[in-house]
Amino acid sequence: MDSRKKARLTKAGWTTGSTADFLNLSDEESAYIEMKLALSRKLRERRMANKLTQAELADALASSQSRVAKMEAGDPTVSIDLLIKSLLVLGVSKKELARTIS
Amino acid sequence: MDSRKKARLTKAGWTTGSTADFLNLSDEESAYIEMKLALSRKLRERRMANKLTQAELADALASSQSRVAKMEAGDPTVSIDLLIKSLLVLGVSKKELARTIS
DNA sequence: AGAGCGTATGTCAGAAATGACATACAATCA
DNA sequence: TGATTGTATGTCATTTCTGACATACGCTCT
Repeated sequence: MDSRKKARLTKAGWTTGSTADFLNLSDEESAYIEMKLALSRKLRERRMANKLTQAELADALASSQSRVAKMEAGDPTVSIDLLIKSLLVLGVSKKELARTIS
Repeated sequence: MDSRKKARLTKAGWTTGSTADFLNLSDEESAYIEMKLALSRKLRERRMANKLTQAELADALASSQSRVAKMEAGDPTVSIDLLIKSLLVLGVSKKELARTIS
């Protein structure tokens, strides 16, 4: 598995075609990573729409600027839990979350 | 916040009306808990549809029977990450996950 | 009654995620 | 140029989650 390393490689732009194929990710692993990245993008989108800096959002979340940066970067050390909690604080509804991940 | 205690109380059936109201949960907290419980129910539903025992599912997940039981019980120590990963292993699609949480 | 099966619950050592900090990078000013 | 602002990235101590184990509960048999 070693999905951490895989994610790092993926992030580093080490593929031209399908990352899933190249890294031999299972369907479940692919789906999981796709969901996480979709949530990451949504977070950045929402933060910017609200005209917040990462530091300001971090305050609202009782977190830190560096963690917000990692959330938006899809860092492997960030859980879906944290992404969801953050999006909820930003006022995203369950319905919109659902739309985001599907 | 102390959402652990709140979740335990909720589980213990300590309300007749709205649990959110009674426990002074914020909208975000309510939404988060609702999503978790929806995923819990879906997990049990899928496991049973596949005619698996908790122990058998635990094997498929490289987890343990007790953790599966906790997942299905909506235990506060279970993350949404774990629920999602488990559902994906059970063959649930992103689309169905989305439908579940919304 | 006792045996077997599936599930629930408490505990805990080890693993993973988190906030915080330092620091580097990039862009935009004056 | 240097200063400021926002973001990225690495590290680390603490917190939280996880699998494993023990054990209890409920049910269905014989």
